[in-house]
Amino acid sequence: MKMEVVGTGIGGLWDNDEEKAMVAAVLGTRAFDYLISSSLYNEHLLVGVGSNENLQSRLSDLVDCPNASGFSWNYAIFWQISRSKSGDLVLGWGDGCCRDPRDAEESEAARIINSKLEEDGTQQCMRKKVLQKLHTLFGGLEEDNYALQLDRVTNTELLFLASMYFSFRRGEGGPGKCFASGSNVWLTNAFGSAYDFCVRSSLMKSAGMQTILWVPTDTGVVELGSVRFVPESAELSQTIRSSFSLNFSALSRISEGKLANGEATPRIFGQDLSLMRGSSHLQFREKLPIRKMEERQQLKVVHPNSVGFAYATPPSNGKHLSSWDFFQSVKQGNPVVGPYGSQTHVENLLQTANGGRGDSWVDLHKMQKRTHMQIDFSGPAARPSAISRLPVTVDAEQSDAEASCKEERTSIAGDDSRPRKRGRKPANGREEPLNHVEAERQRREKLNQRFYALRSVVPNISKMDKASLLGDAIAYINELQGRLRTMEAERDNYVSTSTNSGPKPGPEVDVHAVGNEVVVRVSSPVDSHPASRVIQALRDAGVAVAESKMTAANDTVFHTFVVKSQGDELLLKEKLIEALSRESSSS
Amino acid sequence: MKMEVVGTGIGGLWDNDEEKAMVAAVLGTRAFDYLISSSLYNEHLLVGVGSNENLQSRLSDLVDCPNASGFSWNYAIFWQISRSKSGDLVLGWGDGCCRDPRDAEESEAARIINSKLEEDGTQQCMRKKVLQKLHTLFGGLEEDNYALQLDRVTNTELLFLASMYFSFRRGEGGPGKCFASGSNVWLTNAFGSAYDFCVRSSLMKSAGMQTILWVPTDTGVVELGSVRFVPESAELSQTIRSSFSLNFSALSRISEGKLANGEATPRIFGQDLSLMRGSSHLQFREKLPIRKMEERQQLKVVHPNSVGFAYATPPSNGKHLSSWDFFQSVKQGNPVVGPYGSQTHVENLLQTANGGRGDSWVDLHKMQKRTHMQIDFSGPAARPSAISRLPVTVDAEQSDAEASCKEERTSIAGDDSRPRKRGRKPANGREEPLNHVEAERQRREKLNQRFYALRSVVPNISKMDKASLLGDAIAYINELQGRLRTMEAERDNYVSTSTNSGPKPGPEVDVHAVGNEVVVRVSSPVDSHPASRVIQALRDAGVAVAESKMTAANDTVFHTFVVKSQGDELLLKEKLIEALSRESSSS
DNA sequence: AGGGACACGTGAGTC
DNA sequence: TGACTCACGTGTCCC
Repeated sequence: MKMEVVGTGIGGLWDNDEEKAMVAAVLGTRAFDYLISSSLYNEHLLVGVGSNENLQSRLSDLVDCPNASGFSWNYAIFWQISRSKSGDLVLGWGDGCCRDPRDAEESEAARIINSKLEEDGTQQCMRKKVLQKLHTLFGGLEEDNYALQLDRVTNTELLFLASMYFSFRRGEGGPGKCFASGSNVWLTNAFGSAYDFCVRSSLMKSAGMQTILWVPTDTGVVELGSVRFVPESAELSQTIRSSFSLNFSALSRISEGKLANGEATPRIFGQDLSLMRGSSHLQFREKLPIRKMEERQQLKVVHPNSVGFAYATPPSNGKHLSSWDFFQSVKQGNPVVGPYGSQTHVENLLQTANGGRGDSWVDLHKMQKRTHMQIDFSGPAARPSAISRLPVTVDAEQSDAEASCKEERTSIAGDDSRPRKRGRKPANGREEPLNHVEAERQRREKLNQRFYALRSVVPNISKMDKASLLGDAIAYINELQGRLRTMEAERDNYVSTSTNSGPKPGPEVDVHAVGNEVVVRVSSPVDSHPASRVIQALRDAGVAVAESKMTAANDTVFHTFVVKSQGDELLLKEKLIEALSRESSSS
Repeated sequence: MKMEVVGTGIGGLWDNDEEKAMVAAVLGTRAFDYLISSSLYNEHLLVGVGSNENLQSRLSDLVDCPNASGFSWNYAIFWQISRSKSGDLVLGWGDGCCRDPRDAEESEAARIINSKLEEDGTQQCMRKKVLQKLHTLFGGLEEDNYALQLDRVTNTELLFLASMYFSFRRGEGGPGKCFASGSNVWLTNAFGSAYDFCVRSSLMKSAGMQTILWVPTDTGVVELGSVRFVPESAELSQTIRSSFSLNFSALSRISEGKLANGEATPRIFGQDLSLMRGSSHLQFREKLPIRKMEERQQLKVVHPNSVGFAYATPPSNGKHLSSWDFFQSVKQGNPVVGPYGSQTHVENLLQTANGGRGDSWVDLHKMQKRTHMQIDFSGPAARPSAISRLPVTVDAEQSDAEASCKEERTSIAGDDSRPRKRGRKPANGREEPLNHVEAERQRREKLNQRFYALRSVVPNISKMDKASLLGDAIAYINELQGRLRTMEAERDNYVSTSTNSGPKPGPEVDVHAVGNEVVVRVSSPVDSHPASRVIQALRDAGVAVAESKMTAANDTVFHTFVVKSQGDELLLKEKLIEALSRESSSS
């Protein structure tokens, strides 16, 4: 089970369920579920890293430079396509840019919500903690954690910063759907019926986004968001599409190229670390316009996963390290392994008591309700002997989330660089029975993570229990299979009846010999005729066709209609053109 | 959880895992899996029962009456479409007919396999036992069990008889795929690459079927099988299709009609018992041509589920009955409940010690290997106190399957009709702790059944453990979702570009004013032009078109091509017709 | 030997 | 209150 730890994605890397609950609360359950599940299956992703100045500037333009009517987007993200090892295309964070809405922009309601929520210190605290947790989980370096460099995280920034950790396969989420369909997606009133469209809907809603636009390009998807209502404009989409297409030269090189150390390349959440190690990272840090406390204007970010620690592909003599130590040291701002190439044996890391309570996702939901009532002291420190844990009722003067958040804060505030603790776990007591218990715990945890992930991909869960979930999943799979087959059948029918191959749907042909001539007569439904628009337009214009000719060149058929004019032929022309354009736009 | 017992389909109604293993071994794992899972989701099926003499005779013809070249099918099944309560269409057993292959028919290889396997008494024994189990599970009456009336069950008969218990939703199995696609499916060399096509492949293979043909009709699907290689013939398919379509008057009546006692109607595996109770059943039993021991010629069967006992929809004062008693009495040839309308409280039935060992499907597979080595005495009788069971190694002189089969046989051989035991279970000892244990057992069992079912709908299971299964399921769902979205997008693109709505792909229009005339000129690719065939044909014929006119009626466009003939205009006509037909057949 | 996977009984929480 | 779900530690089997 060489890659088993990687195989559980980020699911196994949690200190406890409160932490999970907090992340879920801040990101929204769906987004959280998605992160968990996608981290499971978007592994081994080769990311084309080529950071492109041009790209950044074009994104900035969309956000910074208002157009003629004073409008500019609140954030812009480029989701860059790349190919995973398994051959799937995955859209990952490419580049981005965001700014907080100006007062004038936001609707009254949105502003009230924002201000109310943002006043809450707990919320701010949680956001930072969550962003940091994500940053850590997905392998970021401590000094790259933008969240910590902000005094506060606004809703827009939360959406933006959290988005960095998402990636989408074909059809997944807004970007994935957009890219799969190949067409623009313009989401206004994003939180009515279309609320399900993207997993980050909840974040978008919180950020007050009224309009989201996804535009597919040849190398990815541009996502734009605004707190304003922006009416759909094919023109604008087209401009964006063309301005972002065919401009990346670095991408193809990287996604085509084979890595020398292919298999053993350390990855974090699938991101190839070796690719980020070099110029990209530095370049990125140089150009990153970190927003200062005062001038909160705008935030531009390229790659989030700018290297942290390496894991997976454990060597046989890997160092052992408890996950508690691990997180502890990371929290203190030190990457666990020094040189980028070195690898840590993390299998045992997770097999030691990591304090993962291992509650189910049901419990996770409960936890959110319970969080102000009880604290489960089953944290890593309290868990070494791991016999039985009692939930302890506290005064609820402050929530546990806030508590741990404060603790967090202080440990960050003190700029610490004392040597991290390393080495074996203290081998508490007998090892064999405890090991078994622990292994079993881990097995259950893994299973629960899978259940959790499953829950996130199956819609319409009838009941919250595992059996029902499985049942729903099975039913859903059957439904999908059926739909797929139906569609395939439909498509096959459609293709076989309506393509050039095979007889045309309508046309009938008959041949007569009349005198010394042979007359061939073709009749076809007007609908499918190439000249149908013209025919309809001529009818609409109520003109008489004097003559209609048809000639065939090599591979083109020309129809010529000559219309006699009784008066002003230029007027007639205009009339016809108008009728034609009406035809083409209305149909 | 009123319907929970029904909710577990037939999954909960097993004596022990050896029984399951045996059924799986006889039917093939896939078929078994499918039965388990489909019984979960094909519930509440309203079956149109109208048994049709005409149908039976037409099926018989296909099997009994050799055509000019001496060929006839080895079996014919009509899968009848009906609508489940939830609105899904389901293909269930409608009618059928089969005969064993004549010696001359079967290939040498197939005959060797058959004779070798059929010599084995154990196999025969297992087959009967399995068929009887299925018959019981799906609610058949004892006296309707055809298997018991045969001296031996041949491979063909096994396929045929087992098929009775299958039903297919859109896209499921051979019939479901055929019906969903709306086109004939002709499977020759059915067990090479196309082996996966139907869940009953294994049975078909065992029966030596070289060719399977599915033909969709308007009310279902005709399935035909032959041990011979039958080359594909569109003609034959067409004959069958038309001969089986539009001939059922009873069906629509039944599937439309509402039942008076709708909700409370007892069903077995979804089959409405009240519908089978009356004429259908009698009629069926009268006309059933049971094959005698000597004259093994042919076997015709209409509805398998001809009423047995009623369960589900438990009334609050229902009688309690242990499942052991239950199976015991059924085995002795007595239906559990007398009057059809009466209902049995089966919730408790399954909560009492039923001896369901509750191993997972993994263990089930192991069991198959282990079966000659060990016997698990965890059967119902041995389980009352249920503390711990040890597998006991035996001499393996005979397998447990064979053993239980023999036991079975004797209990059947004695023509028994002594009054069945009824009433409460002897309330063994304390109830509360045991109840809890039992409930938990059942919960696990249910979960495992779900896992088992899940396994049967997810292809490409990487590893056999639960976590991997879940992972694969999630990946599979994502894949399906992606594919579906891709196809939808494709279809949308296709529709929007190739249908009347939206601009035509090729045509370009321009308008000029010339003198006092306005000329409209349309150019379009010849490929998509309705007259392309004619244009091409005229080119091929190398003739000069003297005149081509186009007129548009209401919704039809006429093209008229006048070709001048230099000599024999009839010859020219023939030439053109020939060119036209070549065009249409080649393209 | 030793880790992985599983079923089991049990205590506990929830509605 | 009972019906039900869950997590846990344990014993066992198999690689």
